[in-house]
Amino acid sequence: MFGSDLDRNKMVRGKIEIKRIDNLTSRQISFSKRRKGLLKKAHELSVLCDAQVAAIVFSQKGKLYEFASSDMKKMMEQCEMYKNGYFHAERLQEEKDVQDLKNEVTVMVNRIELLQLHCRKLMGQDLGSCSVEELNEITFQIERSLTLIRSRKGKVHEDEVGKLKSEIEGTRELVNERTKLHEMEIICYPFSLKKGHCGCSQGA
Amino acid sequence: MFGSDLDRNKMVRGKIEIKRIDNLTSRQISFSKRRKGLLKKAHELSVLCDAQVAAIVFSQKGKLYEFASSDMKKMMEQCEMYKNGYFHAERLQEEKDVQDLKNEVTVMVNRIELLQLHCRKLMGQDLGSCSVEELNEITFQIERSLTLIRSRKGKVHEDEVGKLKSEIEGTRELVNERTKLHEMEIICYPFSLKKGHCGCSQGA
DNA sequence: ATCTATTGATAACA
DNA sequence: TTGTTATCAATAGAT
Repeated sequence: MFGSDLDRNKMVRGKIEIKRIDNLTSRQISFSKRRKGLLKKAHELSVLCDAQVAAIVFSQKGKLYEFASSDMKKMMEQCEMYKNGYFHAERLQEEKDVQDLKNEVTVMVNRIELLQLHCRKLMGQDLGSCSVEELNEITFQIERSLTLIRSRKGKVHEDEVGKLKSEIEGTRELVNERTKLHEMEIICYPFSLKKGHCGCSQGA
Repeated sequence: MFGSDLDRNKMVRGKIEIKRIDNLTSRQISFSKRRKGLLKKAHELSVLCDAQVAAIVFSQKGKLYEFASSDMKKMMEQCEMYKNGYFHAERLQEEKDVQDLKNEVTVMVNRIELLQLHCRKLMGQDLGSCSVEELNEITFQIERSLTLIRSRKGKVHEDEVGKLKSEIEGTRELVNERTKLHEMEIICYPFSLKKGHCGCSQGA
């Protein structure tokens, strides 16, 4: 009788199988108790044995419970700080580089606008904003340009003429040569069958 | 006697104070046993209560012992992957942005060079590379500029002249007004003490 | 939450 | 180190 009761008791109370508790309430109660126990054990281990211990528990609802020995906490914080510091420095440098590039672009945009304005003025556009002095300056500049360009054109023409002349000279020499050869031909072969050469220029 | 023995036993065996164990051997033994216990409890909690549990223990020598429920492991891995992916994507985007900026700068440098060349040619410089056609074109452009600028100068002069004329007109009217007033004064006050008005212009 | 029977963990010892 | 045992601690089930 007693044994039987004890056995029944033992089945009902105490020992359990390690598998998911189906009953929600029982599971929640167990979770609460065992969670507390786990964190306590973690703490005891860290103190008694002077070890670094961390225990992290998420409930099914997503709530966080944790323990971390002070060393572990410090370690984690240092790790975070190191990571953050690293990324931060890298990030700053990158941002600086990008800013530099943007500044460069701005400077260039300004430069382009100035150059465009200059060009347009040289081309007789956008003169509305020019003072009389500026107009005179531009006129002076353009007149000088005209002189320079005309001089350059003259040079180019001269060169061209020179080239043509030397070409003509070359041609003339060639013609002379041919003429000479022709004459020689006539002299050497006076009775050739060629037409239009009836001795009218033999005297050369 | 028994009570005393029991008490002594209780003091020696079983219950302990939660503080660092001084004896190295005892501490190491305790560490081994309790560590095992903690990881077991972590496992049991995760299975029984279907929770996400992790426990991490470093020995004093720096050796790592850990437990993580499969969900926790998955979670951590996902977190790592997510972080890596995130940073990776961010990084790629940043690199793309920087490259875009650099391309923009290159384009602008080219644009500036072209504009500079154009300006210089309009100013009669660097003409060495120009063909005759180009020289003619520039000449045409510059002559047109000259016409435009002269026209503009003419307009400005006209405006100025107009302004001066209207000023002079205004002044003349003022003078006339004064003259009239003056005459009226003389008419109204013929015997005033003013000098130089001896009635010689009374007839107007 | 509190109680308590029982299992589980572990300190001291071998 | 591993195992044993006496004892304490944790906790399942009940209230």
